[in-house]
Amino acid sequence: MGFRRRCQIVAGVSIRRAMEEARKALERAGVREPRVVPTKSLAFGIVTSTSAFEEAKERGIDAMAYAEEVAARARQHTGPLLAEVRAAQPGYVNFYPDWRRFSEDVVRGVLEDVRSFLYEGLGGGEVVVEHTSVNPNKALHVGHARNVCIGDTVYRLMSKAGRRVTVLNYVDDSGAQMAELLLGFTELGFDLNPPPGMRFDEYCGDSVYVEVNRRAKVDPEIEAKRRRVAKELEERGSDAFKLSREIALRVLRDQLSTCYRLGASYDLLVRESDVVVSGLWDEAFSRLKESGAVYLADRGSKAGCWVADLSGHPVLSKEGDEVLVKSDGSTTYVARDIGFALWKLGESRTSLRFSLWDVRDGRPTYISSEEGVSLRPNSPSLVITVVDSRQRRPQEVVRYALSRIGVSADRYLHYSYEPVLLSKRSAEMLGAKAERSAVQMSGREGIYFKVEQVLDKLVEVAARETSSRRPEWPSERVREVAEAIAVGAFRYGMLKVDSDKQIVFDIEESLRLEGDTGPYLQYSVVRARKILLKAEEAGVEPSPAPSEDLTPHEMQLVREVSVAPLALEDTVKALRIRTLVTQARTLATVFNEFYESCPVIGGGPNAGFRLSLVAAYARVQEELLETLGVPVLDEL
RNA sequence: GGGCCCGUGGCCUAGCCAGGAUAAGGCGGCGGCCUCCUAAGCCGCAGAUCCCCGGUUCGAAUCCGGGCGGGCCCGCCA
Repeated sequence: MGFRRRCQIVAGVSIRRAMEEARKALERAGVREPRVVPTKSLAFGIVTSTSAFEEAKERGIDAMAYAEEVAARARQHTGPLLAEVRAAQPGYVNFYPDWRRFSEDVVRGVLEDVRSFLYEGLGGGEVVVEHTSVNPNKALHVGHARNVCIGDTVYRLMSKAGRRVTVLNYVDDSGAQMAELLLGFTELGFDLNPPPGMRFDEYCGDSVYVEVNRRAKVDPEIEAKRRRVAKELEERGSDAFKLSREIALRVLRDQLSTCYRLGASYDLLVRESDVVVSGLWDEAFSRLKESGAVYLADRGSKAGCWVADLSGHPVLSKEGDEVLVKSDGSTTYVARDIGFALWKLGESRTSLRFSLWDVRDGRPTYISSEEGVSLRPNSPSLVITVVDSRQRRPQEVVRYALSRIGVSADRYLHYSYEPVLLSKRSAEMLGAKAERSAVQMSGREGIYFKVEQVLDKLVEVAARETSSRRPEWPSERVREVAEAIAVGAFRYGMLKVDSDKQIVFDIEESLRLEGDTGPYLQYSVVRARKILLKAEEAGVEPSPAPSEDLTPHEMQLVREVSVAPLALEDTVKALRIRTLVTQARTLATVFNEFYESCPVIGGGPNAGFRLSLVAAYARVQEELLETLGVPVLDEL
């Protein structure tokens, strides 16, 4: 467990307190730089140290004998949470807790204030996170969903940790893809309104866009027309421009309804067509020129272009300099991103204007526009851009350019993740010929699973399960619960795989609701909540203090709850969502094991303690699930 | 050619960054557990050259070097 190593930074309760006790005891026992970590098995106590071993080695003395010595001395110096210190081969010093005191400390800590139990010391500062950023010409597919789930989880995480977070969605409404979509309406005669019952974003992506690309393959004139439309789009007052803005807004509205369904939320929607005319690039450009970071190429393949000088970069220099302004005077994507990065960092004098888009649950969302209030992040300590790993190079170019104009680039973070592929089986269901075990999705070819489509299927499966278990429930209730299960299963599936690993999406597999899935975690909370309810009816009095010695399952659950803050610390500091997922999953497993063997109602002398422990579990797990965006339910 | 990422039982995934005590979980397979707080759960069995070769170390899935295999990036596209 990686996060076991780095713990003593934040003082706090439960495991950290025990670790601190152990550390001090070792120090007083003569260990110079004691390092202490949670054990991975309770057989070795609650915390352990290899410091005595390492020190003995340095001094060339017998390690085990020294560990015994240290353990004997440390035993005199432990605080209230630790009861016993023992040496173990080949030189560990293990600390065993006073389980009754330790458990009480943990349970009280959680029940008093779960937020500070989990997030103490992790707050402060302002964060900007950009995610989603899907071209407004199609409905979201499962690949986009990974971005949304990661980005939204980062937002939730940072907010809970006490940071002020601004969420951005960059809407690229002025690129080639927009021109292609537009062609479908202006040249191929597609109606501006979809057939009845079809969403506009799906209509654009599934019908219009795919058809334009199909036609382009057989009709060479399409390409010429596309170029003409693209050109016309650059003129802000043109009919093409106005139409594209309208279409983009309609698609965006539908896309966002999918994002909302997934639990995401946004503060600012930034349209590229507004960024282009904002003057952000001009400002960045002149600063780049001043600092000598760009030059006008006068020969070679890039003659006539303004190019970023990458010769000073250890890696990028090997791949040639980057074109920022094309020979026709228009900017490249990377150039616009440099300007935008400057704005996100609060380092630009230029602002963007915004007007109200909508208000959801009291939270307003603004969209960039020609008029409205000027907004700009206020020098955030961190700007996170969630975008897949294929953008690593351009993102690095942006960072480098920022550093060249004196903007510290360590505040600018690319949250990279590997893309979502389709399994062979699933790709073939969509009519793709799959030679390999996984294939890339393709908007042009129509090879993708849409988020809505997957969620709807999940709802269907979950509803079937739910109504068979709860035949007495009205269909409305079933539907509501099924929706929460679907979202939980989907988000968990997107988040449980580490970001530097590809996800191979298989539709059959994704409809599973058993095993290592979102519902597994949701179910464990449902069980806990039901116990709380029934125990109260049965008159069980909660008690954070155990009234007799703990059973192994109780210890295991206490231990897992106590360690959750360490997982949170790693998740926040290293932005490793995977750590959080693993912690939530382990916690649920340990709780389920406890559940099987430790009845609360009729649980004997320790019933009151068990009740409080269950409450503590529920509080912690609810927080973790909320952070992951997995809906928490009372029943299912 | 250069750069980045991945490689753990039949399949998928943790653990690797901060090296330690029996390599963890899921799917699939086999066998058990609902008069008892919801069995979307739990228990047991079978199944692993942690891609390979070297090195560092008392100790390597984990660190270093070199290979091999797979993916991605290196556009006057975004």
